[in-house]
Amino acid sequence: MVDKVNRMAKRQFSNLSASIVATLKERIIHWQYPPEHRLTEAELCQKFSVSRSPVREALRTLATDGFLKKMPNRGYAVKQYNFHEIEELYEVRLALELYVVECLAKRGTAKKDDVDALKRTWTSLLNDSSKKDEALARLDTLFHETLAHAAGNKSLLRHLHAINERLLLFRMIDFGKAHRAERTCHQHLEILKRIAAKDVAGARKAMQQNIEEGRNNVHAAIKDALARAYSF
Amino acid sequence: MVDKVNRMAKRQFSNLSASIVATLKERIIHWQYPPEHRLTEAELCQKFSVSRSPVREALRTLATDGFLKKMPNRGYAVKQYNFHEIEELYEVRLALELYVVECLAKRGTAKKDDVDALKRTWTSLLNDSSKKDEALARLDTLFHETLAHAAGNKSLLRHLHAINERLLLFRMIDFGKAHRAERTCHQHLEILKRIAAKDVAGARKAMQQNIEEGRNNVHAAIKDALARAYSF
DNA sequence: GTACTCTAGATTGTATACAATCTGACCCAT
DNA sequence: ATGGGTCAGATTGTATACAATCTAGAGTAC
Repeated sequence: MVDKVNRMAKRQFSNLSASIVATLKERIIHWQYPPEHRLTEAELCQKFSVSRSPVREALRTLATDGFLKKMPNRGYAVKQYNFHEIEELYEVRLALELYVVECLAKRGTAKKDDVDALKRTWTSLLNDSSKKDEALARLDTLFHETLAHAAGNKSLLRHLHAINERLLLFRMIDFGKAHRAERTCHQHLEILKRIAAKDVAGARKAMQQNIEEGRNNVHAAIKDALARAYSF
Repeated sequence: MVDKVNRMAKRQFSNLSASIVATLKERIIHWQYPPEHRLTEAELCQKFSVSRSPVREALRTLATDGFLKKMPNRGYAVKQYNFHEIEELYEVRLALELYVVECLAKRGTAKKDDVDALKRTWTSLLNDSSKKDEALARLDTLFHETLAHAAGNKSLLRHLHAINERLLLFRMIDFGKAHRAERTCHQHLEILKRIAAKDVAGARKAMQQNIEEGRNNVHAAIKDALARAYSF
């Protein structure tokens, strides 16, 4: 395992801390660490067979990105998001993305190629039930970030991307629900249609519906999971 | 100077890199370094008489916060924002803050105390021309962040705060313009009034006007400055 | 004069040792 | 039993040495 990580590091990343960040992010997103699991510098040094310098940098990065939380003098822990925090993230998405569709619907769409590609993708997904939750979650993220990119504001895209990284985990839950994939296809196509029709209010409404349905699904799913966990 | 920084470090900050971050941020905001000025680890080690470890951390932090840009193998440089990037920052503000006032205007305002305090502050500022640009810029920032805080979304507030830190410099330019302080007072009071009246559309409009006027002022000021700089 | 190569210096990346600080548990006194 | 004090271990903070890599300029061949 250690060797694998190190080889990957040399090929894909410019330095060790970048590869550690990527590896840990991957593991956290896939729940390979339980929430609140503690990670210390010394422990990770051993696991990755590197010195503390790159590990320190990686932990700091992950903490500022919201994957870990720093506990002064007690190391770092995998951040567990509660109900309220998740809703907050969805709300920030809403704020940013309502603005994005408003921009796109107002001006005639630049980057028409990208938007057309989205239309094709999500039209074809309508009759394709082969995709797994994670694949759908990533495609969904891509849909929303492509729109932001088309709106042309790099700073906004960066903020949105930061949020989406943390939400991938919950998008996967979302797409676990029955018929969610199909509904998402319709909602996404509706958004694109309203943008093309320069219908600002309609585009906003469609986007709001799409995001809030996701939020509600996640909310319900977590509630269920907690109820089951505490029912023993 | 070195001693001063170190003493400050021990009192106010838990570690050296935090104090270096604060010091450099301060200097950058006040234009004590020319834009694109290069900063290297070794140089800062000398200036602050500390080792590379805290300096490295500080530089990384400032780079992710957008105060510095990293130039691979050539050190760091004070980030110079161009027209387009500044407009992007103002746009992200707009997206977030339109959402904030919408929230506040919809529900009856929680945190009424904070909002009332804002009203008092900006009413009294109407007839007070004693404040300097920087003081006004900071009060303006506080106004907008207090609203975000009242809306109750911590994540949104964090994103907004990150943007505002980078914009302080430009807010100072904004308030350099004649009558801008007075106009801002009226605009802020208008926003508060619309929120209190639960007039969602009016509150959004008032906020949009406030932010876009700021953006336009900064835009014009920079254009002038550049024109003067290139007129020789 | 131009383009190419090579090298010295600059710069960051990594490892490691040591210092400072906090935590939590054990022990003792009451 | 309970409260407080003390100490060992855990953990991060800082300094420093060395390695790897890139840059830019000098020098040379054409």
